[in-house]
Amino acid sequence: MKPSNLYKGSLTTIILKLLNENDKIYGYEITQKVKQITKDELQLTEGALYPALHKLEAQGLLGVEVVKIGNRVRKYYRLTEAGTKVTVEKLAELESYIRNMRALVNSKFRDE
Amino acid sequence: MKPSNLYKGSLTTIILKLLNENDKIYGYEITQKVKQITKDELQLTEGALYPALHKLEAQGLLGVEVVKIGNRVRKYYRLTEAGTKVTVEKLAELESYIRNMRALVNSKFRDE
DNA sequence: ATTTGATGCATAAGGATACTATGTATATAT
DNA sequence: ATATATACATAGTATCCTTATGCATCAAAT
Repeated sequence: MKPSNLYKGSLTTIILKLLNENDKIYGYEITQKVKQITKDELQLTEGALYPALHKLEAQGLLGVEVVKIGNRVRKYYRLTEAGTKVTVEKLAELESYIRNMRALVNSKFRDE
Repeated sequence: MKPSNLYKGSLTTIILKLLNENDKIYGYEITQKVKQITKDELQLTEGALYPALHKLEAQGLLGVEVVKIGNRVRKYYRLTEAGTKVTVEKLAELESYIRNMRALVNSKFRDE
């Protein structure tokens, strides 16, 4: 995730929401979807993504299924029940964050 | 900053914007304004705020003026010219962030 | 009179998060 | 043959914030 450091702390929310939309998804697919949806403005780095997936799995929010595609391995992730619950919370937190930041920043920009 | 870790990375934007609105402002005042504007949903911690102010000052984005109020000291901060420029950038980054996160999260939540 | 809470600054230790760099390997297009 | 895309992974580093602590003034309550 390059551009601004506002994205710090958002990765879990992004992953969970994409999983809520997609039943199952694998790591590389996440990077591509994010690129596409944000029109290249946000590019996940693998060094952030894979550890984040492992952590969510360790927390019991995701389940994994390893699939062989030809000779290559893919790890498909799914939301667990607990994962769905946390997804709801994370989305609410995002709405709250946006509301608060808008309130803080809303008044017109002063040029002078 | 307690609730969600989405706020990680937002502190600079908040400070700069409040300074853009207020000519001059001091640290404690920032904590109070943020509490008030967000209705207690966001509480800046001093351990984050003061180092952030010092950093912005070191970067030449803020100027300081020490004022004695009775026997107490207040440090008023103002935006420098460079600070105003960065404020514009940070606000644009926030809008971009919100736009991208909305795009990522926008589709209806799937219950099943 | 004194204690509590608010005002006001500051820093050190540590945790959480993400980035950079690197490594491995397969598949596809030129 | 070589570059690019696909696909996973981890170690080292940087950044940002939290928690904890410290000092000091002032107003209000008991």
